[in-house]
Amino acid sequence: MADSSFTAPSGTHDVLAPESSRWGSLVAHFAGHVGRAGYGLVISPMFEELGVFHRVGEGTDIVTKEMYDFTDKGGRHMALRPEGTASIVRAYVQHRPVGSPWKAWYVGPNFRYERPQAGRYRQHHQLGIEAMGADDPDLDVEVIALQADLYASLGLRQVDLVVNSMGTADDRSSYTETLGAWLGERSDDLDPADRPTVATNPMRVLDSKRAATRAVTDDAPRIDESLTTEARDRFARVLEGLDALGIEHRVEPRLVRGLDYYTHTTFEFQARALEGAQNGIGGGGRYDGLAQALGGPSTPGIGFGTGIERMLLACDAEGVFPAAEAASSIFIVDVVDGTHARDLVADLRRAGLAADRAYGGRSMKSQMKAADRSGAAIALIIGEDEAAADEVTVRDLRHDEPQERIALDTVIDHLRKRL
RNA sequence: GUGGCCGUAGCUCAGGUGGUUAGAGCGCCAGGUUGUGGCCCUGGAGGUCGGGGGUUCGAGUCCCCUCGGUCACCCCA
Repeated sequence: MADSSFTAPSGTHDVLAPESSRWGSLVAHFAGHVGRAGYGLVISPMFEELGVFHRVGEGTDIVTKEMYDFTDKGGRHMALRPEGTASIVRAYVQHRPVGSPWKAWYVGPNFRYERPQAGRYRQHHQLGIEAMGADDPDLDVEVIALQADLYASLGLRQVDLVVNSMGTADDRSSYTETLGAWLGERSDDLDPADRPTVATNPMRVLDSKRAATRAVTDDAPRIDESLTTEARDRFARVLEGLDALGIEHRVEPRLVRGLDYYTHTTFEFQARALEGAQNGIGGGGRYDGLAQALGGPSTPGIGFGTGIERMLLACDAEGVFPAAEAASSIFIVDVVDGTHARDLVADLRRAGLAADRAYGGRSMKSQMKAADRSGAAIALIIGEDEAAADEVTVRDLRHDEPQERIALDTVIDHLRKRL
């Protein structure tokens, strides 16, 4: 692009109508879906003190390499939020809302400084829910079921669910230690690019796609072998619940999610219809230690997040959830002087009808063309004859029916009967 | 952050080995039909060929730099 013109920043996108109407529909659909399950909207800031994010994911790329952080004019070190959960939990800790659990949903942008590619953006948008204050495994089942049913209700069929359990925070740290030691002994066999990760975040190595590393990690100790009996029983109860609800899933002990705060249940949904690497359309898990890490009381919590862009990409790939047509139903053509259109369009809109008109005093042919393109069902035509008689000509744009002339003051009643 | 590919009208793209005023389709505007859309026909508007530098008598075309897009890696929604 030329230096003299501006474009949206790299990795960001303008969403115009009609595509934007899909976003609106999706958010409204989501609000109804989780609203019926008791989740209420929470609106939280798009930026927080850096520490909110830093404290919850010190070993993750999302907070170590990819944050948009800045110092504000007051000298505070802030960051645009790279993920949704930390802000919600921070809000929970701050306000201590009632409810056991407290159920919240959110929608909004997340920011990550990464190299953009298909399905990956520097600003992307997520819908999600969080439920805090209950550690009942049935709540894990509810959250996963809500997410699975969300995709199904959009029409998505080619979606796989993988689940895993990280156990308690103790389970997780002892496993991390075991795995780190085990990998450390085999460091030379790993792909060189993965070797530094053994020290910083051993579990991430399990997620590597590199062949050499995979060959090693295929035989690595598994997390499910490190779980306490209680954690194992708990996970079994979750899996039993998924079975009972008919939610297909695959247990994947190597599933490692991008954030470090997860305990017990973690899960991820993958769209088979999306080619390439960016097929994760959403995921989540339990984070029983997060509230405490943010300075609050020890509080269990679980939630999921799902990417709007990736959901819509998956919908495109499967040919479901199309954009709704946002056509006005009535289009006014005034070839006299425009004042009739000016007044009539306002009257119709005040009466709650969807009405639009042509501008600029163009020819009848041109205005009729505009009426056609607008997708309106009915054109109201006002020429010299109609104006003189205080009438309008009603023309059906979708059916071949004779047009009729009616009195101006009966137009609204007439249209209400027809539409 | 690393690598591949690509930047010509609002959009999708043509423009052999450098050669007169840079083209098409779609879209837009108008006319054909002086009161009627869709189909058809005709015309018009719209481009510093991403930007800068270089080679050359001459660069959309060749070279260098740069910016942007895209795809993949890393990572993730």
